[in-house]
Amino acid sequence: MGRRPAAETRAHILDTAARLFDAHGVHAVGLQQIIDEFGCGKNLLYREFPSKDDLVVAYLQARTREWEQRVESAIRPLDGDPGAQLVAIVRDAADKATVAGTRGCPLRNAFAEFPDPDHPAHRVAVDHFAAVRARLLEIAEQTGARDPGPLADRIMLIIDGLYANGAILGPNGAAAAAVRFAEDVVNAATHA
Amino acid sequence: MGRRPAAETRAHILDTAARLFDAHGVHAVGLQQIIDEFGCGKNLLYREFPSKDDLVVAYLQARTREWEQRVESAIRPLDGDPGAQLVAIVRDAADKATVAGTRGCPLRNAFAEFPDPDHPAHRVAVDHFAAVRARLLEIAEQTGARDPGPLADRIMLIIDGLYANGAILGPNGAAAAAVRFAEDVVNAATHA
DNA sequence: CCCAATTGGGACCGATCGGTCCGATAGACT
DNA sequence: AGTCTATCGGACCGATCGGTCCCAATTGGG
Repeated sequence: MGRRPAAETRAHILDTAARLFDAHGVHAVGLQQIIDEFGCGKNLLYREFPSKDDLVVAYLQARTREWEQRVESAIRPLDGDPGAQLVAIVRDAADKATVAGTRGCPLRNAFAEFPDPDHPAHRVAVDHFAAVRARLLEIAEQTGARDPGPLADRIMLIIDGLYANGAILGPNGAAAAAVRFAEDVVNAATHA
Repeated sequence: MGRRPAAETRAHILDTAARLFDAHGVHAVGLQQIIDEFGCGKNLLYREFPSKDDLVVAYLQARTREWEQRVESAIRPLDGDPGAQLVAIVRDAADKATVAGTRGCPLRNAFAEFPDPDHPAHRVAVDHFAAVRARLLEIAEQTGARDPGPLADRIMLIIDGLYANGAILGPNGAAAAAVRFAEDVVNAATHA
């Protein structure tokens, strides 16, 4: 058989796997399924990712990076207005978390699918949430709110609730109230 | 071997299984492990629960009932003060969701562990969240708030965020802000 | 044009797990 | 005491899955 443009092979495999993991969960997707979907031999996949765990970790790290990029893209136009930035982050999450068929935050799902705290996938998930919280705190501090800690935590609760609820009850569930909620939270914290 | 007090056998098996499921996740716990822990033969377990799915569904239904009972117990002393009732529900959830080693809401975890929408465990989880939302709406309506729908949804976002975040970041995570958050939300909605 | 490197595809292996079945044993009841 | 019944415990089966290995085919380079 022919050759592949090797440079992009790894990324393409990861894309395929990520799509399947998002749609059906990590445990529910077998390596054979990824191979069939991608149309390669087993050799190729195992060359790029020596084990399924490696693939899963790469998938989760990609989703973490994606989250960070989405956040930074969402807040960049609002530089200088940290309150609006917090709302924008919630809005972005709301858009993403209520798409039909979404299963919620991949990192949070990985936390549930890999209960062993020593599993690398579990660790990636934990690290992700710690990082998100730290980032929200940075922004909250810029608002000049008297108590930026609780402000950041409130926004984070909304986001986490958004993903949990949006995946289950969809756009007409509790997630529908999230953006307006975040606006009120930011206003209350900054105009007090 | 002897006989067991047959009437309670089913409940005891379910207790044992539920404890293991909570601690390690459904997929991570094998039936053999439940049997070993309970100290019975395979026959007995399969007589009470013909398949693992039956056991899992019974486990989740028990957790749903448990949630309902906890809610009703928490709000009964506050009859006539629906605003305080909403806060009490959040407080109860906060206590439960931040216990060390907790893996979060069992229903939400089941949603992640059983991605197939047709799986009975998945359905139990979806039904649970719809029921919780409906109950919160009932209470929110009694507050006399101008807009009880968003109030209920805001409380639900806090609760869902609480479970998601509490399991991962623990009692010092964003969950720490939840009760105070709920109080402010209720106050803002009812004094407007 | 030919060689070599790469790859697709499948056979294969071992482990795990859900589920079935059966023999052995221990209590309960008469 | 003896029988009957429920239970224990394990052998066993089939399916699935992660992972290894190998062969044949194809394509790019010399």
